[in-house]
Amino acid sequence: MSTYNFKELEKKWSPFWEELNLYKTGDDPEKSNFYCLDYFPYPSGAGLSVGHCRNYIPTDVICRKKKMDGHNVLHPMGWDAFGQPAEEYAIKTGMHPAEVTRINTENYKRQMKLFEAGYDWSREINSSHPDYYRWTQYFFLLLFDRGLAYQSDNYQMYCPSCKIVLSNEESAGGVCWRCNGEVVKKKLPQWYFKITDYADRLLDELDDLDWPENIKAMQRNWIGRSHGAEVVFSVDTEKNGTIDLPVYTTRIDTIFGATFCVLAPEHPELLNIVTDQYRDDVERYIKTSSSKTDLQRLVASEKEKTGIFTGAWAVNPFNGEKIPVWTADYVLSGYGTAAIMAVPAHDERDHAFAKKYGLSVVEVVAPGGVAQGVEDAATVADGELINSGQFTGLSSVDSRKVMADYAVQNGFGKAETRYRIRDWLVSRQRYWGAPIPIVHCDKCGAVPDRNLPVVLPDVESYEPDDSGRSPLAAQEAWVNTSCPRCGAPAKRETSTMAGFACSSWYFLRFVSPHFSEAPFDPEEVKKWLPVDLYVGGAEHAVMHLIYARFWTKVMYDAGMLDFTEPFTSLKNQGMLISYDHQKMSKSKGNVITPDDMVVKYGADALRLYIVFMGPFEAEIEWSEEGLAGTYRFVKRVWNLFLETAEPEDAEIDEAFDRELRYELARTVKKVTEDIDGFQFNTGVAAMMEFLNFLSVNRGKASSAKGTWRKVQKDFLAVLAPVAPFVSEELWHVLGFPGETVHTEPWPQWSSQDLVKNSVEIVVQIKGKIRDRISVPAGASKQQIEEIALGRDKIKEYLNGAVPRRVIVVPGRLVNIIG
RNA sequence: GCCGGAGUGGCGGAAUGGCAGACGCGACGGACUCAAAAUCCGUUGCCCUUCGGGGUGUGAGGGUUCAAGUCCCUCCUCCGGUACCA
Repeated sequence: MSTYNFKELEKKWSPFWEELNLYKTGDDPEKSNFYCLDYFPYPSGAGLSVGHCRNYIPTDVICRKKKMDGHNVLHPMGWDAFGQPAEEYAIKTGMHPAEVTRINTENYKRQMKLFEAGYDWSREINSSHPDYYRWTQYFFLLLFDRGLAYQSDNYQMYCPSCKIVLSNEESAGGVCWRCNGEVVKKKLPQWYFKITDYADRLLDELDDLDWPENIKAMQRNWIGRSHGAEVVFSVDTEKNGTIDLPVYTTRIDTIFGATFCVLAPEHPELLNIVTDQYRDDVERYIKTSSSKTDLQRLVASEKEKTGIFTGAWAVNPFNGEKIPVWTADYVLSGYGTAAIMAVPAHDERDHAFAKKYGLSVVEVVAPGGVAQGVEDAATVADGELINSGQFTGLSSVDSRKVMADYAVQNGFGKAETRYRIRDWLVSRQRYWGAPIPIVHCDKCGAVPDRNLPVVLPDVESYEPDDSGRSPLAAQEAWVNTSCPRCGAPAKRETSTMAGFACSSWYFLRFVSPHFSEAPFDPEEVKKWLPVDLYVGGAEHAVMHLIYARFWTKVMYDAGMLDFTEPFTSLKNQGMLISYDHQKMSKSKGNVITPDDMVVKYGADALRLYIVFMGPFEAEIEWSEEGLAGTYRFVKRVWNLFLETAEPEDAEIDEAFDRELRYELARTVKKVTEDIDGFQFNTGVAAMMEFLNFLSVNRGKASSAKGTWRKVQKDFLAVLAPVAPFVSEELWHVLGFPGETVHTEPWPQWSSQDLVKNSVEIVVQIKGKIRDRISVPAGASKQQIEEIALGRDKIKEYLNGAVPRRVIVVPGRLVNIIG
């Protein structure tokens, strides 16, 4: 009997499967289609760690099983290849980013093959290739043509350390998503996609998706729809007449408690309403707050809010009262109207501000009809309106509608829905991205260049400068062109698109990666999309996943697709923590690579361990001892199967044969359900349990010869998706039919085999286990009760007492209540 | 603060309201060996035990139920996200 040698098996079967085209996408019209997709990886120079395996191995297992189940499977892989690290490397070394990318993608591919992730490499795509990005540019123009792409020179989030502008999503929390550094505001002309037009649909259509709740919650949070009202306060100014000051509020019911107004320091009317007496102070305040980053502002004002009176007074349209107008940086410029009515009695922030500056507090909502007193703290709860003129006595909830209607009737306000989400800033002043296909013409303005692709030219220097100019701006021969509309001399747009544009449609490209007439072949899209199963980490909840949903809806509106959601079912793998209890990272030097582990334990053991270590979604700490455990399992399978390969002829032991069939059926059922349900850990545990059973009973193999052989066959088949090498080798050694186990039909279990003659159940007295009895499988409740009460042990415990009640759960237990 | 998720042996973790701790790791004991590794067999929640067994136990406290890790209420801790969004 030969010893288990994973290196030999890997050397033998990997090329065999490649020769066989095992991973080629199926196209049998009789079969149903299954599209499984991994997140589009950015090929980093660091290569893959075992952490990445928690993404790629489970999807590979699912796909192998789906194939054996009789599906056509599409499981492609490609590269989100535009992006900063390659560019940074290029800046440092002068090597072309395309070359950097080529080296990195080859390494990724090599590593994926190490653990035998079965991708259809004939469909490999690369977002930095002109054949791909011409279609990214095409979608830019689709958005442009539909009025969903526009230029604006507002304040942007800018990361000084990455020297790059960021979208709102990429700078959540005031820090750069890539380097975690603090972002600053910078005024630069940029291109935006109007994702806010789709806010309602992005929010409402989340409900039916089979996605993790936390991801859906994050998106809902991010979109942040709020229903409220806009109310116009008016200000008589010294020199500029009467200025209307609309404020946004979700609590119009508290408007009789508004005792002052606050404008953001960036409010466009601020300098028009300020009185001469306060002008210097206000200008100084604006300067101070604009010198702070958002993060600094937040941290500072959490301790203590600051602000300054403008000298102006605004009229509350509901009661005609004049209230002072202040400016303070706790009011944000980017949300609502950048102006608020402050109700210190019923808003904590306004309360803190009013207390600091001695502004008055008027209580107008009484929860449960009882005024709570608002000197020390604001009352946020709803209740009955007091001190509110004609609205006094209404409930605060009802009055929101009533008072908004009143404002409409009197022409000073309206109901209004606002969103937290902002438009998607998509342009980057960087070299390594898809050029935005726009030409700027003095006469015609921004004109689409439909002669795609607009090819990224070669440059000498990849370095962006601090002025926010793209390296492309220096390429005069490229920049200077003629206007596609009027032919006059014109200049190309020199920004490129953020990488998230490329990944917003890549899932469509995979169905027809070489199609040259359009971004995708509509027939193939009909066959495969939407994606049945999408797997990746949770970090893209409000970036990639929201952008891709947005583009899909735009394509739907343009009549290109007949579905509105790209990813039917989404799963997030848990993080893998290194042995030092920290995230794996190159800088910490704690990265464990699949390369090392495959050399030491083989691909099968690594694959088994990755899915066995714990629940798929859970964060788990790496343990090489654990991997050694699955290695032992593979070896035990190897040894046992070879040892019992050809049992001698012997008399059949009916009882054992039956038991063996039962254990087989139980295992096949469990593994089938667990793989389908993404419960790989318990599925592997079931195989281990079964192996333990077989191992204990190996001596009886010959007394159940036929069944034993069926056990071997089915066991190898259900093991194959997780441990493809050892199962393939044993499949052939044991002489099972077919070219490869991986195209064999998935084993079925017989429910007949799961029926037992007798079952052991426990007998409890008042919930405590006192005895175990064996009863016929079909026994009635009454029969079971009789058997239980007839037991000596039970009689002893009852000591002649007549049970008050006996609960019988067939197949489980008897509970006697004394 | 708000939203989402989770608290079970020494560790990773299992348990349609029905025998808590499957499976694996680690540890301990034994076999094999000159020895070690590998392998195999056994033990392994905690406490008590006359070795038959008995008690106790799933973050804390209540509740529902014949029966609760699982359902309900209150609270605590941890992880992830988000945070002057008016």
